[in-house]
Amino acid sequence: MPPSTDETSPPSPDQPAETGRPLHFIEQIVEADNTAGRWGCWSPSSIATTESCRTPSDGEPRRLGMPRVHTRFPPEPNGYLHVGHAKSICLNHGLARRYDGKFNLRFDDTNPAKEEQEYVDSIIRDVRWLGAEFDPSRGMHGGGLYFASDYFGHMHAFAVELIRKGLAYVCQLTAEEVSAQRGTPQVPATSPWRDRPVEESLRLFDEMRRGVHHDGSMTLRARIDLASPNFNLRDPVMYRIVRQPHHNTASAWCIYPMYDWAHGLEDSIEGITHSICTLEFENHRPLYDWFIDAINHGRSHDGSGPWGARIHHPRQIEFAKLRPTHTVLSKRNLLKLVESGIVGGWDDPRLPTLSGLRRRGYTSESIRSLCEDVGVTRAESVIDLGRLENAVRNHLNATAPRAMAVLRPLKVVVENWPDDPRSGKPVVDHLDFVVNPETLEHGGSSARRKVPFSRVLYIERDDFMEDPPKKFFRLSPGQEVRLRWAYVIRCVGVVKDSAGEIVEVRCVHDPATRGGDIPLGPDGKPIRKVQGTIHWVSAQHAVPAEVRLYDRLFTAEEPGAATGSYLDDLNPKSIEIVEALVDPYLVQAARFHADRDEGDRFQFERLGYFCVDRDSSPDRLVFNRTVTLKDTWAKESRR
RNA sequence: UGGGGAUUGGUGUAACGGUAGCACCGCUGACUCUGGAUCAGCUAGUCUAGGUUCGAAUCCUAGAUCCCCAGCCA
Repeated sequence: MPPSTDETSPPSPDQPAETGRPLHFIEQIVEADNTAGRWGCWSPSSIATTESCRTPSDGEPRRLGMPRVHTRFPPEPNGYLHVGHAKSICLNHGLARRYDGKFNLRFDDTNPAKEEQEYVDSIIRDVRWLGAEFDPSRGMHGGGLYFASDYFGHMHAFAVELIRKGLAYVCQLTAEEVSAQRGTPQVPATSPWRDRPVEESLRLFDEMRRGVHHDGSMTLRARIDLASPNFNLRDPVMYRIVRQPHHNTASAWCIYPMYDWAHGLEDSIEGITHSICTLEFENHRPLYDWFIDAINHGRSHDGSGPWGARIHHPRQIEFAKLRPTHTVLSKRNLLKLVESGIVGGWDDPRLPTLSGLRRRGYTSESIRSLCEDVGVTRAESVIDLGRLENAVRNHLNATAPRAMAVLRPLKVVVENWPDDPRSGKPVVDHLDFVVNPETLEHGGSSARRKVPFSRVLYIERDDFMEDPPKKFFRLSPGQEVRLRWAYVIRCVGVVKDSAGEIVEVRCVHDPATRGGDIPLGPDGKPIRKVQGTIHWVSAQHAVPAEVRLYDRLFTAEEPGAATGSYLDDLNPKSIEIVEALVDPYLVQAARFHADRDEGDRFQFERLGYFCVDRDSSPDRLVFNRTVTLKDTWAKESRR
């Protein structure tokens, strides 16, 4: 069995580094276990046999002699990972890192009817993207990537052992009959097969394995307690007949273990110390304990005796899952959105899947930061989706280069802009543009770049009003506004089409405000005040780009709460596609990186954060809006 | 009605018998070449009822509300 489970060296007194935050309840449990020496310490052999040296800097010598902390993330490959899984990944991987332990990615692939290689691949990609490193060399003796199906042989041997011990039996009730005889909280279940002779169960179980019986015709059940108030203990099914090929074991098996039978054994085999799962599995814990105890019954510490050595018994800890508002997380609902075509696929940017969030432009840092932020408890809670949005805003504000883009263009002509006397065409001015004001002081040579300006520009339609309300600090007839990093302009007129629609705004600029600075008076103060600053692009230089404006997929906090059907709460405006005009700088700067499955991210000033979509091609940029900037004007104008 | 859990401002989370704190949201104001960011301030909480104690969010008793469990899913 791979990782040693009976190490007896004393616990290290070393405590993990402070993070400034109080320990959450699982960390407290881990530290108490470490102090008590409950799981022993990492030994040279346990390290050598279970992990190769992919990240030598992450230090085996450091782990050596430390109390053993070994966690895992155990997804079933029957769908894509979502933010809820991210919390579990961050928790499990975070514990392993914090306590110099190990982290396994293990696929719980016990049901060939629902599982596919596509899901395996996507899950590996998403876990890596989140930054939860595991050793990718496959297999029990190679590293941190495991498959439950690798243990089918082990599990089968344990099952035979339980039959021999009189603790399991082959039951020939159909699924319907089992259901009908399940009983009630007060009335026990029944099975006419539970006292069948051991030899007969052994023979039938072998026939099940060899595929001589039809799917559903019989099961292997644990003999526990048909009257237990905990239904999980009413002789649960351990194996069912499923004569289907498996993505990993092909057609080696005709029977497959049930989750409840398999899961605890997987953790035991891998030497997992803390089996962390969500609240709904608390009711199953007595069953997992029973299975391990049943196997250990008659076994000895030193391996002497008929049944061999005792197996490892992990400690299960349950926590409350992450539940964001305005979205759905269950695989059933997600699958329905994908298959019905309501969204474009598992990586649709409106989906809470990790691949959807990645395509939307979310950074893995921001998702990790949210998970750290919401904490770990046993109380069920709902997290406002706004917190996820805040997390990515915070990260991107600090890191994303700025650019200008006009989503709904309105033409502006600067009447007093000079022509070049030689060509007779309008002068082109190249102005300084700050790449990211948050990092200006330590930006070095990349802190500024040039942006072209000329006589004809485009501004945002929303930034002009012919008849503005109070506190509208933008462009309107007779009023001044600053063009970001360029000039102060004043509106001197508008041009309308035959329908009365404004098609052009006429302005004059003040040459003394080049760069956007207001000249200083004799007192050293700016000679006048300009309230508003708006973004713009030069008509001659701007490049067209497709911009996909995403919004929340659902309008209701809890989709389906009102009518019972979550589809009733779909947001009809969850996507809007516009033809925008963007800063020519983006033609060079904006790339999609297929190797990372991520596009470059930018802040389009005053609009929000945007990333390059994988649909972009060399001659056409496509951007996804990750999230808008906070907009207090929008809030103000709604009043 | 059986079993297993949970309950602290609008939201999330600390306080582990000794001053109910932090973050987000909201609201003020300052600052600002992004109505962004930043900074300062304000609002607001221990599910209920009893009890133990000098002292209770914390311990005890009773109740309320919410979540999970009767798949050959995980």
